[in-house]
Amino acid sequence: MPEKPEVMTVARKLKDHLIGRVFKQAEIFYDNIISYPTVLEFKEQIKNKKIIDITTRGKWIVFDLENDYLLVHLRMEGKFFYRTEKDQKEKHEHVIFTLDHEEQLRYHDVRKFGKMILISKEKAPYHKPFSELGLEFWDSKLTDLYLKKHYQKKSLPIKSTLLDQSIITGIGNIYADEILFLSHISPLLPTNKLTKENRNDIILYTKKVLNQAIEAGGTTIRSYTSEEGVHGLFQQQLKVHGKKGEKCSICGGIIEKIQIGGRGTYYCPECQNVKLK
DNA sequence: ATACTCCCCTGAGAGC
DNA sequence: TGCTCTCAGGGGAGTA
Repeated sequence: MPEKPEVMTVARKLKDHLIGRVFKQAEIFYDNIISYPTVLEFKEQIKNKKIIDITTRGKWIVFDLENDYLLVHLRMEGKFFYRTEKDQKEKHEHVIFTLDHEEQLRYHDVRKFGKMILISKEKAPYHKPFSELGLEFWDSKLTDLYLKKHYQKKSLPIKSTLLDQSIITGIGNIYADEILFLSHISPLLPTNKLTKENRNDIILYTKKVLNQAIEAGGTTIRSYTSEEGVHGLFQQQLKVHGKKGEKCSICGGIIEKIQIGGRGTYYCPECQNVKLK
């Protein structure tokens, strides 16, 4: 379940190896991975595209191919592996890119939730996902006023709103819990009830948590490990996520797990108190 | 416009 | 041991 820090780690590793390389061809073994354009067009248009740079936007990995972008969303379990043409195809490899020098970049995804898009740079800003992504967490436009504008008409629990990629992009289920814990805000608090102080805490701790996670190389949790070196250490620094029944490190209360918007949510009911008055 | 629900998919773990 | 059931989860689509 890669969030921004994990996506950045993966992108950096890919960049180290792939700058200047060329996609000779792509083979698609599970069509639903390709969300735009059609599978046939995708295969045709990727041919002989040179990789200029690899960056991220939200949780998307962005391959800069001169006049086009190849966008990849790993969702929960997407991974890349390097192989050669001689290696046998493994069960969960759904897209195989053949590079120059007979090398291959293979996309592996047990749950088949990942998505790829190949789009011209000209169209990209007006097309999903770019057209609907909010601010990166380091953007200087991320201010109390910005959040106020997006929060004031929302009655959803703040936990759900933090996962809304059209406001702040890159926060996922794990870091949302950590950010709310450090901000002493109940995940159940309706978004439009947040105070100015609450919003500023969210900005502060979003930056803090994501920056620390990036330094640690991301979080390795559940099945999300990759032999290409994404074995993040941030899980050692998690304070609430996955800690059901354990003692809160601040007040000694017991961490609870509840469901919010269908997502498992961990919090300390003692120090993340709902303040409705 | 916001806010619901359903769906995609598979493997791990629980329960019998 | 081996079967069946439930759950996890990012985000898009459809509906109220």
